[in-house]
Amino acid sequence: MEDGHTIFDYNVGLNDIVQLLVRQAAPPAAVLKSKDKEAELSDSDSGCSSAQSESDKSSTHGEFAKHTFKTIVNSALSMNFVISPQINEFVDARDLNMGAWFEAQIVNVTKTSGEEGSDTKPREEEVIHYHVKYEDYPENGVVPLHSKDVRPRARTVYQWHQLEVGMVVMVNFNPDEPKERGYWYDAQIQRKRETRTLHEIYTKILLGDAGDSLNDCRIMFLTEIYKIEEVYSTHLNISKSKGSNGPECKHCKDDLKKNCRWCNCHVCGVKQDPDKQLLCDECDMAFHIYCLNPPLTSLPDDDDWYCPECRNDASEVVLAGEKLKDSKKKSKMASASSTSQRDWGKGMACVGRSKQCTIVPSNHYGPVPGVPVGSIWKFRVQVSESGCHRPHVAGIHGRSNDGSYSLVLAGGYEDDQDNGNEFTYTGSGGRDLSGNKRTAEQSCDQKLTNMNRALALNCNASVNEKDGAEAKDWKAGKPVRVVRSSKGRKHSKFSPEDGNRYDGIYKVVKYWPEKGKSGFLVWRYMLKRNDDEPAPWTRDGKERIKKLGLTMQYPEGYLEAQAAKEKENKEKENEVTETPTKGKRKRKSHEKSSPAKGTPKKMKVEAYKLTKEQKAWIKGDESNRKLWGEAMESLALGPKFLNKVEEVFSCICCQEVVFQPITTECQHNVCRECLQRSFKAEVYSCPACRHDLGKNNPMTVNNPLQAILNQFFPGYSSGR
DNA sequence: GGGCCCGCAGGG
DNA sequence: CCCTGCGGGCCC
Repeated sequence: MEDGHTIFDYNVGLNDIVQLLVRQAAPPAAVLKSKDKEAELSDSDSGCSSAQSESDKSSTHGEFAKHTFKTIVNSALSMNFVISPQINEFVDARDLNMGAWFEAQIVNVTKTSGEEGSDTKPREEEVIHYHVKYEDYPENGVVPLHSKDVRPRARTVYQWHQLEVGMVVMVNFNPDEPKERGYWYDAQIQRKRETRTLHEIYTKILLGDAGDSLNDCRIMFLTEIYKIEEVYSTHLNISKSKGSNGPECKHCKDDLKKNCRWCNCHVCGVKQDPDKQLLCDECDMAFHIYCLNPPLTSLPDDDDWYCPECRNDASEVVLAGEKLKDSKKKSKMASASSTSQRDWGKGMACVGRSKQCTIVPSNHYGPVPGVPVGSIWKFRVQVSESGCHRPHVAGIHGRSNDGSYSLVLAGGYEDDQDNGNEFTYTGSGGRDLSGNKRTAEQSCDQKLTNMNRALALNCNASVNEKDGAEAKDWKAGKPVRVVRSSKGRKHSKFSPEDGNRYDGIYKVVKYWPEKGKSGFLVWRYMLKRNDDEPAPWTRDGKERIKKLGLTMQYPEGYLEAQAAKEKENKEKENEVTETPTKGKRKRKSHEKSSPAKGTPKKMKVEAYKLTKEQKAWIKGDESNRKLWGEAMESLALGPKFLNKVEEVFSCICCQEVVFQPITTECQHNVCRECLQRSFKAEVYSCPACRHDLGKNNPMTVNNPLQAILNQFFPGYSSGR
């Protein structure tokens, strides 16, 4: 990780596993030796790359950045050299009396052997002196400076949101009149304050050899806080003229009269001006410098050149140990432009999924196998992971030209009624979500589009976008999975006390447009329960929940994290309260056991019941008799039996339930597609155990197995 | 206790 | 790619 970046920048999600290594210390700032070039470039914070990415970020001249980048890297790889400022280069130089930085120009560079200065210094440590002329103070003449007091001109201004406590930056400050404009100093940010009307930065002004530091200095010029450039750019004028390669051309057969884009300029095909043609180091095509877009006026100084088609966008390449580039996606996110200092990372507000349901496709109607009525999850993201209701926030899941698969009752509309068996539901839309909101007051009419139309399509009647419709035979409509959230408890006693609970299948009886309490038109739906599984609030339902051992599901690691957080808070509290005024320690308050992790006393769960048909299919899958035996041992686990089946019959290649399974003679099951891919790569062995399957394996699909898997996981194949 | 506003997933 | 959204937790 690089300074200034967060785990978020690396696209690390909840429960992702990452490996962090402590990076080796950086080599002496500016010196790069070519010994072990690659390791040097990748393992160390070589400086040149990080400086580059930073300029990439701020530079509006991407082309320039790319070229500089390549120069540095290629040069570093190709020779011994010292990255150092060149004579005549414009730099920032420190005034050793004041400790402030001024614009200067280098007039000479000299080296003195360390031996001259002291006996103890090793020989190699040469001292380099930069002789500079301060631009605005010519009267000072030429001043010799050490390398630490000379650096490239500051050119990168930090945005407010990039500034963080602890960063060392260059600021304008006036030690005598702190509110006035002064000189440029290095400073470490100590405090950052932000309110609606006020932005404040307080820093420790670092004076270098001129003194130690000035604490808690308020910076007045917040839009002129510069990044400190760490290394010098190089201007190595390596020009390497390339002769044209002259094998005969397949395309024009060396016909001199023909314009050929293969042996002449790849843009215009004209042979003229060979001295103004650049050869791409990748594809070997020639390009007139004036045919390029934008055209070049002279041959570039780079020793390598890549044509527009071959050139890797350096702005997209992140070398090992290099700072991340701003990704297009992230730069468009609200967080990129917001100045908010709010901490979003610790909770479930913005996390992504850490699993995905693959046993049914996202457009699956009806119950999700292995998710019985009464299943309950703490967070919506988990409901999404289960496949029961996929959207994170939205109430309705569906497709406007197909139908709706599921919905969540969360009391978003107070005029919705719910008596458990039957409820009314309000469509979505008609709200002003500007300001990056997810919900808002009703502020205009809803339309029968998107999810509203999707839900209407479930009704067993032809769509009517004007007046709505009523089902002729309501039970014949498409099934909707219904989840009730504890948020709905304000209005409905059928909502769970906590979390989100799957309540079973409902059908749309009718839908109609209506003036809502807001005064705007909303679409309303009436749904009726149509499920054989008993509802969770009924006596049967409760018993079943008990039998199945259904308890609140928390995200992986959530309870532990909560407990740790609580502990931390407690410790903090103790730190404050336990100020050692007396010898007696405050007695520890009774350790509150972490929220019960569903430790129900060993309860007998109702076993999973196979239908006659299923039993027959299983018996029919003779080649997997052993595996089925293993799976059937889990029948006692109830709905968890399906998890076992999923596990036993998952493909070693794609890690999903095998599709069009090939059962090998070595008793493994692989998707036909996965096995074909393996064979295509000329690997003719079992992906699971490397048993040779023979080049001419017939790859017969195990139809009985496919049939039973389709039974257990209806439609899972179309989700692939 | 209520306002604010974020990433993410999904559809279009 | 853009648009949409009956979550969620921090912060006032």
